[in-house]
Amino acid sequence: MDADSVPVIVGPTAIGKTAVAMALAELIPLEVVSADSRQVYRRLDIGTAKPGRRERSRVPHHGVDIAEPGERYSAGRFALESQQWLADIRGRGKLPVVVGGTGLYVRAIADGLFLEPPLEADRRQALETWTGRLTTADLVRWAGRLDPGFAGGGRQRATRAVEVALLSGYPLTWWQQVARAEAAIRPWYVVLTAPRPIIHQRIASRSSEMIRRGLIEEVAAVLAEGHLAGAPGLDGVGVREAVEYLHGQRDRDSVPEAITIATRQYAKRQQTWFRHQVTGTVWTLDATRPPEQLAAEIAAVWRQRDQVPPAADHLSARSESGT
RNA sequence: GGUGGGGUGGCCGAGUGGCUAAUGGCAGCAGACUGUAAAUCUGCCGGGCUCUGCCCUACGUAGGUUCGAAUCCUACCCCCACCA
Repeated sequence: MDADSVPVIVGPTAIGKTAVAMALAELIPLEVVSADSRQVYRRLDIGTAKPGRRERSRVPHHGVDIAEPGERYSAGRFALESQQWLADIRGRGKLPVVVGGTGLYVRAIADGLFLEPPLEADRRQALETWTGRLTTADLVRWAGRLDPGFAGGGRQRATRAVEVALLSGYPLTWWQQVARAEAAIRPWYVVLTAPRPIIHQRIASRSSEMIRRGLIEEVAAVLAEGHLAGAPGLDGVGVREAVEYLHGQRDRDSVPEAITIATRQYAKRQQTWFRHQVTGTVWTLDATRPPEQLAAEIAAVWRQRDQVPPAADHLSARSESGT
């Protein structure tokens, strides 16, 4: 049995990753490592479509509810912390499965980022204040000058390139080439897909469902804690539209439609990522089929690949750790 | 019924005689992506082709003026506002 080999279930939002993971947990003693940059933030449950209380009490999820909405989480922190989760899961005699839709987080755990040099927090803060005043065009030009390898990509990426170059003394692309980190796992991918119209349909019904379940109220409560609209946790599809409404920047009636459109665009970007950025062992599954069926197929392959113990062990293992 | 404003590419919306298949924006499609990534960017976007160019169809409808019209004129249809 290869302890490093880990299945990674990815796919666009609303495709049913959680359902498949839950069904899979019925067949194999596993815990979930969530690779999702939005579900890390506490109290933003509806807007980020977190797995529910029932799901999480049945199957432990790691990487959910681990940061405050005002706190900056990152792919780097995820790369670091996920190693601990993986070790813990194995320590409990369970198997980890990575489930998530954030391509960069999946990359962080499956390929490793680069070893970032220490960047002094206060210098970084000061620099951020400075770069915040520059126009995007100036920032991009500056990034290109500091890092000849800078390939463009707008404000956010230019800011990052400038920061690394100035604070570490070496260009970002240099670090990326030279300071390769180890991957935490040896991944084999299960990519969940469905025909576009079906994905769109699921997204549309989920958007209105979010409103019905209290998305606006949830976001209002977080805003009431004193977070600014630009807080890290509030910068996501759905949550953003709710903030706009609560700040009087859009009608309430326009919220569900706006969320649907933004989510569709996000799902499209995710699919582009999984189509082109994920390499190695990649298995694409049609997610219009029932999750149980998909889980059974994944479990069969998993057992064959990694000599996973049979389901009987699972039942006892689960009752032992039952919380 | 009267007066005024308006009908532009899937939608919104510029354009008031040639440089216009028609500025922008939205939506859509394709792509990029190494620590803010549900982010941030890039390309395409009437149709067809023998595709650094050519052809066709397009600015409510039908005519007209003009070498040339989305842009001017006439009639008609529809929408909105106000007055009745």
